[in-house]
Amino acid sequence: MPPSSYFLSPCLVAQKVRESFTFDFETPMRKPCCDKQGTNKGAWSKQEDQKLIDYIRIHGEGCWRSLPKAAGLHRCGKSCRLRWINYLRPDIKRGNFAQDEEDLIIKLHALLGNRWSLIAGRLPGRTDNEVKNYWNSHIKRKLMKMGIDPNNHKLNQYPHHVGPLNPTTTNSMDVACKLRVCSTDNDDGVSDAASYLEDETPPTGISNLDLDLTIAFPSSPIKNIIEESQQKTASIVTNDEEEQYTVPTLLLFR
DNA sequence: AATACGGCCAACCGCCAGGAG
DNA sequence: TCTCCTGGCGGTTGGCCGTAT
Repeated sequence: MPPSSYFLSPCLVAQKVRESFTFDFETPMRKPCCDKQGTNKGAWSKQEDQKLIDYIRIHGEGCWRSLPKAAGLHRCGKSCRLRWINYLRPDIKRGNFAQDEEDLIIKLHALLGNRWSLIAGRLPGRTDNEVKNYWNSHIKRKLMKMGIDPNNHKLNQYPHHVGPLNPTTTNSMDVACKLRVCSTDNDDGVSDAASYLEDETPPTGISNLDLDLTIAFPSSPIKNIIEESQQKTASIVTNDEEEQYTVPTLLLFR
């Protein structure tokens, strides 16, 4: 199957024409971010790492395009940036994710979707790439096993190992409800979705949730996004004839 | 011991947004 | 206002490694 870039929308064609007068449909759509000839690809060697570290230690981050030449690296600027951000930065936390980190990722993903950089921004020392990989390799599977659709955080009708749920119960478990389940104050945090599934008893009073909708975010951009997300969720929920309840709020940060 | 398979993760690719000129 | 350049982002790939057969 040809890459999707072979199917060009009119505006992309226009862009392509601007970019290159030698455009034809056999060549890749875009100019590479840098001159690929003479640049290394693949895994970084220790020497390359050291050069990058040394350079950034002296000159600081930024000017990624000119950095490789200045640092004596045969890499493209993007590659240098990625290597630094995802691996070489001194404040990077390596190793397994703690349970609370995992819980936080799930909660944030429920609110933000695949905005990995924003999610990673809430996890000190973690990179977006790391969070994304962890989500795809661990959490996604875990949620699926629990019968939760990792894309929308809703319960599937027939979870893999728990057995079929009462359809009415399942329908009532929309995003907001699950967020409530996930945001209970006990130590298990999000994992409580599992315990909820296991006892097959929906939390009583779902239709009458009385929860305070406040989220404490230290930085404003993410706050705006969360607020947006909440408004959307609220409108969805209140449009549901059967589910007229107040949208609960995650108290993510205290 | 050899091969197949699956998971993990670093790295790449291409698109997009924003700033500069 | 338009165009170009750059950095940032999310999706995807490919290689390595451990485990199963």
